[in-house]
Amino acid sequence: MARKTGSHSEITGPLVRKAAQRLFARKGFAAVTMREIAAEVGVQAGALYLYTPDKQTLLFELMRTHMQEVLAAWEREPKGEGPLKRLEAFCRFHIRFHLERPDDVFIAYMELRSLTPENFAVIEKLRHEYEDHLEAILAAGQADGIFRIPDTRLATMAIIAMLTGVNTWFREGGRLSRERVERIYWNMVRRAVGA
Amino acid sequence: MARKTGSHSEITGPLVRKAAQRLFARKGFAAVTMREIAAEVGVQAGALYLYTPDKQTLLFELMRTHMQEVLAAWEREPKGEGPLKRLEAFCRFHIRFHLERPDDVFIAYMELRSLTPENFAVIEKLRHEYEDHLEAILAAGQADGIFRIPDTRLATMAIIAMLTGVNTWFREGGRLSRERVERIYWNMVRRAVGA
DNA sequence: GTCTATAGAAAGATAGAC
DNA sequence: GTCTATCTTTCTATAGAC
Repeated sequence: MARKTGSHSEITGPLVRKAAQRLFARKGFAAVTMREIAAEVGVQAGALYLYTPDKQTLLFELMRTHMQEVLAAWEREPKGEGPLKRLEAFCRFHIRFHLERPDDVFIAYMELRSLTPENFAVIEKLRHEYEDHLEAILAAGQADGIFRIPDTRLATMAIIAMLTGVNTWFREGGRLSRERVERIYWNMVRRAVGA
Repeated sequence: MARKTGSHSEITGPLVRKAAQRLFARKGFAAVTMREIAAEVGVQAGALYLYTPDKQTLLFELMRTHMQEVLAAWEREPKGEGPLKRLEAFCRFHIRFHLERPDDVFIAYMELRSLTPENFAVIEKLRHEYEDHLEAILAAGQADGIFRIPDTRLATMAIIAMLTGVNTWFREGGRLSRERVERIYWNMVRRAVGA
């Protein structure tokens, strides 16, 4: 409870969050100490409490910001007409957005269990909201007879798991370009839903 | 360096590993204390060091055992003739085996970063070995003209991510039976590889 | 806004009694 | 083989100087 957000520096605050993000993604929330974060920023451990009430809130704010950004970015995304175009837009968007933020994604998927129950409920709701966007596309395509999907919820989870999996192996400047990866995954998804 | 494996109790040792497995899966390696593990087993913290030299080795042995069991179980699995039958066997095997060991799977996928570099190298090699079994099936099917896969390595990673994702949402006794889940996923994979 | 200093709790691991 | 007791280190978070 050292401070309220926004009442201090506009420079060090973001640096603290950036350092925490990098370290949480690399070593896991529980394995990172406040001293490590402070050292990365170049301040003393005690100074961190000017920018966050505690370690838990630091994690929670990182995850909440990430989920809100995903949702906002998908809202802004050009989606085209009809379920097929929208599904392609979703697949490409998901891969592109997630590859641009590997640390955020890692934290969002790995540190759910590090959240307090109250904070977990907030993040889980946002995540569900995002999944529902995909499920709505699949349901619309199924209703139109464009897709052949036995279970839209299961297909939603399967597709998201597949797309998010890109982050575990993709390396910028590697064998495949981001555009080529997007296209191959989109083709697999398109065939998987029977389109 | 408290002991060598097998030189003490045959009862408490497995109980320690089982308790560690449960707690590591639930809270993450770094967040679990030796005292918690001891309490779960019903012994004092110091007694754990009769069954493992340290906490890191406890994690490593859990992961190594799991990976070796996956590989051994796939060797024993009836696979049928030809790439299509083998791919179906792999998909069903992967889902079934992983759903039977949710804690092991969670640890194997989440705690790679908690391993020392030496231990990580061992586990990574075993994991790669398993992925190669799937890639070999895909490559054979591609060579036979049965599958249409632009990149077998990418398809391998995509399929494994999709199949393993079942563990994040499947609940025994839920809306869908394990057999039905296996069949739906297999159909998605079959279509995704263009068979 | 950042520092030093430290309180207070808890961690991993070990020693030695029984 | 398990206990109690403890060493040593490290942690989160706070207090108060500047």
